[in-house]
Amino acid sequence: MHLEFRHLRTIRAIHQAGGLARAADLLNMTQSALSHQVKGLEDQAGIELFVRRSKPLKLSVAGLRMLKLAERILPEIDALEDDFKALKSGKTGRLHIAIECHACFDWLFPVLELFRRAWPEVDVDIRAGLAFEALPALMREEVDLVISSDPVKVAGMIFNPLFDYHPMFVGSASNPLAAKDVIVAEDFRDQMLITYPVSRDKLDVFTEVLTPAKVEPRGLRQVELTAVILMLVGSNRGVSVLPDWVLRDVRSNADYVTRPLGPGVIMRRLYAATREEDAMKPFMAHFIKLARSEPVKLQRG
Amino acid sequence: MHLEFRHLRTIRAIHQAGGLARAADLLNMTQSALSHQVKGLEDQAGIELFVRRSKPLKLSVAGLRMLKLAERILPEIDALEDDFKALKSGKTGRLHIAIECHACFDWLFPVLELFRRAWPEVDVDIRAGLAFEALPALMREEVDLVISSDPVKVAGMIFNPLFDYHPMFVGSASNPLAAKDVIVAEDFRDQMLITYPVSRDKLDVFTEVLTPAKVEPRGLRQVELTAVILMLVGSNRGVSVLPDWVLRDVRSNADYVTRPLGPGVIMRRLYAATREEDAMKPFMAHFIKLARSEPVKLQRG
DNA sequence: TACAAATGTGAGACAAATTCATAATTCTAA
DNA sequence: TTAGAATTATGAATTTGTCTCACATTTGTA
Repeated sequence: MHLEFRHLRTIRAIHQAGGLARAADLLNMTQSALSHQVKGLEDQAGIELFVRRSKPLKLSVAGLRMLKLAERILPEIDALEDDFKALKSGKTGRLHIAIECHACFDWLFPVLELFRRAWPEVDVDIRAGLAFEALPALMREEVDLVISSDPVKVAGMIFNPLFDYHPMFVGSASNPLAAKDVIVAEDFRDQMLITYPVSRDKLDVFTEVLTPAKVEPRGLRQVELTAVILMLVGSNRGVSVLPDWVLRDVRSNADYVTRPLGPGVIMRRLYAATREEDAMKPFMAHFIKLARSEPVKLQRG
Repeated sequence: MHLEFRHLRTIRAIHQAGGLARAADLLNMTQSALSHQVKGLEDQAGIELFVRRSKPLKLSVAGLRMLKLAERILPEIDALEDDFKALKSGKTGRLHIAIECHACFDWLFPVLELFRRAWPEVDVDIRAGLAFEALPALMREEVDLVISSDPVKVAGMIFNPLFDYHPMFVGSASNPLAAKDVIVAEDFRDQMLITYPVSRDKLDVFTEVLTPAKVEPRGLRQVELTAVILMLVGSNRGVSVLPDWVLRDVRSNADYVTRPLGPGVIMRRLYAATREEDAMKPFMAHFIKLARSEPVKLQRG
């Protein structure tokens, strides 16, 4: 059966208008065209859709069944078009975020929570799983925004700066390093270093401190959760380097010491990478604005 | 936006097959045709439905929205076709009944109840309102079956005999006519006659007794409900003539007397009129079978 | 970089839907 | 009952749109 939307519209129009001729007007076509169409449809369906004994054409049982379908389906088409309009105007869309920095969960959640309230129609998600190759995923539209601290010049991609942070040393108060004011590469030589389970070029300790100084720590341990890292550090099972915003709560805790890395001041900048086309979408701009201001507020308390 | 079912099928196939070329196979068309179609669809929608940066073509956000629609709508089309097949094979359908004889409610309800259980898919209804012109309504497919006791030879219409019945006189036990064994036309001259509110040619008392004898009763009263007629008769406010099956309960009631009409035995036959095309439909045949046997059983108790 | 795999494009063939003109019904009211 | 109005049906010509074929272009991969 070769059904088309045209046929559903026809059925509905004939029912509404109470006849074929009037329906033709509704649909902006000639009465003849409708007559042909109805005939063709009935031939296809192999069943009479109309009662022809009476003069203003009337729906048969089968026709009524089809009318029901039409009345269920046609509004859905209109809804689709509305959705597309909303998509085009940027009122709605998708914001799937990939994070390269594991610790970003901490400020991202509150930001997303705020965002969700302002843009309930936007489909938000965080994809931690494919943290490895986030930028290609962004290009393929598998995600829509990547949080990264390594801006790359790629055509079609924009890196919007968010905020700066300091990678900070954190250790147990009973650790000998607690005596120092600034921690340098050499200090790690005798330490067990705890990091997130990602490659070295994604870890500030290595890119900013250890790799340039060609220093290798005594041992390495990879742990997924920030809370667990802090627990291990607290019981002096190792030391770690974490962004300052993560250490907000730890600073006022006597079990821990936090120290800047040295010798010079080390500062890093986070970026939100988006596709060029998306960058000007209203909801995207709003998200970036929130991601700029909210984490700073959080850090202040 | 000029959406067609074809497009929904395409979207679904491309998603399933994970690419345009494979989808073309699924749909039995060339890859080229699909490419043209997708381009046309995107032009119409004014929005990208696919991500083209990656090579096996992939759905975009808008495309996913459309996929959802496709997955909701396409099964409904299949369901429609199934329904049409069932309609054609007569498993389902409509059985709207018009009754010319008012008292037929009494046996029709139990029959319909039985029928409904056997053919739950058939849409049943009784139309009492248009009792006047039932046969034309049957021709126009406004109803599908007419209960009548006046068979007429009309092309395209079949009168299936159901069962015979006797119109019976019913009066109060305190009515003088209770003394007679058989009631004849003359006996009505002094009586208030209670009938259903329909024309005389649809009432057995008139067609079979009074009109041939040119007798007019003392008075006439039209009442809609059988129970009310019996109530009035019971309190001797009038007499009536009803089919024997209606008087089943009354016979054993000392307040009433029931008598045959005379002088000869008067017998009438009920028919179920259907359109020729419908007569052989399984559910129709079944209904007629029930309407033949069940009322007889009911009458026996 | 070269080769394979996938998608895009243009022209012509073909099918299907529409229109125009007109015929054939059915309805309605005198 | 019948004329005239209203409604639907039909045939031929035209238009519209979709498909295929052949080839170009792009993207992925070893």
